[in-house]
Amino acid sequence: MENYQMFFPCSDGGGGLSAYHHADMSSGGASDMFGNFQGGDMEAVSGFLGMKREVDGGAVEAEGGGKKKGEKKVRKPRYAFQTRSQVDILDDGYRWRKYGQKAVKNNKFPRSYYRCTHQGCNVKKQVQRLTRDEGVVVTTYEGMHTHSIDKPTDNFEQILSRMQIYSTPF
DNA sequence: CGTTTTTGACCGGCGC
DNA sequence: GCGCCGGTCAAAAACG
Repeated sequence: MENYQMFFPCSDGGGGLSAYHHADMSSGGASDMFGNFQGGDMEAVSGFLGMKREVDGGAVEAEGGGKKKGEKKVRKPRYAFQTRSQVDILDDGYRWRKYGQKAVKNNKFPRSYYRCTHQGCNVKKQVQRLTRDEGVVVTTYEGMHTHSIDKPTDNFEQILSRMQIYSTPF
């Protein structure tokens, strides 16, 4: 369960990961932030292009109920992964249901919005492909899973291995 | 038959 | 106050 979540190298200074601060993605900043990434040469890492962590307070929005007073804006932790892959569908072991697809400025490819089909698990995920490199796919996870993986077998290592396989175009 | 994907419309926020 | 932008919902179709 949790070990899976822990799996994501979200540790501070995890190594090679850049922490990114974003004020508000509503103002079309999302595109900019991705653009910022592709602007530089970060292809140094094979497989994992990089990951950014965006945390404000670290308080996850609790859907059960209780609104916090005094909390202006609750920012959910978001984890963005950039991976070299020709396929958009990077199966991390969870079941996702696509609930939307929108085209993004600065990107000729549309962004897909997915949601965890598990009850009570409102984890969201969005997949976007860079215009510059179609081989680069950005997967952004929002929230944390409160349940175990639906897949019977598949250790994270297995998935990792698969990712590496995918990320070996040449 | 159940579930998921697809696509357009709708909504809220922000800018002007 | 209106228009734009981005995100989500919802109905029908597609798929197993």
